[in-house]
Amino acid sequence: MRDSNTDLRVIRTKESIREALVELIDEKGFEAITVKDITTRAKINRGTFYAHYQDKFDLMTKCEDEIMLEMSRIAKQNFPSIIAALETNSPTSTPFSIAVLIFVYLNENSGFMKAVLGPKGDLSFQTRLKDFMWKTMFGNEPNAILKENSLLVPGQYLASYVASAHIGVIQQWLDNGRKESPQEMARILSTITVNGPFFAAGLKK
Amino acid sequence: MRDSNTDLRVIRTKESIREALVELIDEKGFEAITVKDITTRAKINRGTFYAHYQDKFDLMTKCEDEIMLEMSRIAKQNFPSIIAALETNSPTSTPFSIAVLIFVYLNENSGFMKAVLGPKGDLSFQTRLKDFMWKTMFGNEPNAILKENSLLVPGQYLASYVASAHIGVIQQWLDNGRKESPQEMARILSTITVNGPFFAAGLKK
DNA sequence: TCGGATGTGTTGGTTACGGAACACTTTTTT
DNA sequence: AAAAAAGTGTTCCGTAACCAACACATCCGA
Repeated sequence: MRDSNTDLRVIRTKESIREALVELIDEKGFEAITVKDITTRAKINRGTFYAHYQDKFDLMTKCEDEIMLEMSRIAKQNFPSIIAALETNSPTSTPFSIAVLIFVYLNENSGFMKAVLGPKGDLSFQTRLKDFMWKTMFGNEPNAILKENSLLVPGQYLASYVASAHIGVIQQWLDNGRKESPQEMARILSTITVNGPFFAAGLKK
Repeated sequence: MRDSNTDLRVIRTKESIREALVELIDEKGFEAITVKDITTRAKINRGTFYAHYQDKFDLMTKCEDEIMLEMSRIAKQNFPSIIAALETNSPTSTPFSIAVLIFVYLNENSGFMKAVLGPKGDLSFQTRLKDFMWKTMFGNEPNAILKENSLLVPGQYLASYVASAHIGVIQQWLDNGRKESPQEMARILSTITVNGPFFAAGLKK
């Protein structure tokens, strides 16, 4: 058996399906979509769909998984956690540079992300994404830095706050047509995150 | 042998190839494109390309043919010639309504048309398109109306003038990002054509 | 409440496409 | 001018995707 993950037919088929999914979520919302809608739009046989996915929920989950896996790969490859980056203050890999990579990735997948985070999207995805960001930023275990900073606010609330805030910024950016570059967005987001919202708004010296 | 023209694989493959062609013409111009470029971009095997086309010139010609065939179908289905429409003054099918259909079609194929009419496109296509418009508008033979109107300007120059002018308007529209609707463009174009440029510009009562 | 229409999964036989390799020709580099 | 690299056009074999058809599940208007 040759590697079916590099077979151009498989790659193109999956791309078509995902594109169709994004378009249809935008048009009628996830709930209203049928498998037939997807295959007609994607111009593939319905049987082919079932060769890859069990049903539309399975498709949704797998698309989400891919997105998060890829984001995770980008983040981990460049630094185990943002907190760790804060510790070392390394010039080559900072929260900023990680954020750039994430935004570049989001930018390339903006169709899917917008559809899935939008009003007609899948609510459960937001939860999963927050979870993912939590782990990416702080690792699976609350680490030392997090504990030190948790005198006023318990660590998990801090993480939730930051993760939700980030998603809010991302949603705003996607809805606004992505006028800022990934670099600019990374700067904005890391400015808020590192210095705090009031500082970033210029209300605090 | 099943009908290979309705096989979804064939349809998707050809679409991918054409999309890739359009992108690459935009990026580097037709001359610089290799077959390998196209197949890589389209995510198909190079062998598959040769199953459908002899080489990149054959591809180009066949894309052009399809566009013109389709435009021709639209025009002829709705009226044998614009001149004939002018004669009858029919309310259901006028030069305007034909032009709307053409612009709707151009709008849907704007990627290809823009690439092919643009500075990096295939020069021979402009000639073919003018030729096509000539025949669409005036038929294969100079007709009575055309002769009547050719006291000051010989008919073939009039036709060339109008065809070239139309292409100019189309290019301008495509380059400008198609801000006007097909309906609006049809109104503009038929206003100029029927009443003359100076009248349309408001310089002539 | 029934019947036609639409969607769901699944199957078996058929075909278009992909991968890999081939001998050549053309371009680019040195 | 020779060597290396990239592109061309073609082939053989395996397989992903195709079509058609199926039994069954919903749904909706007569």
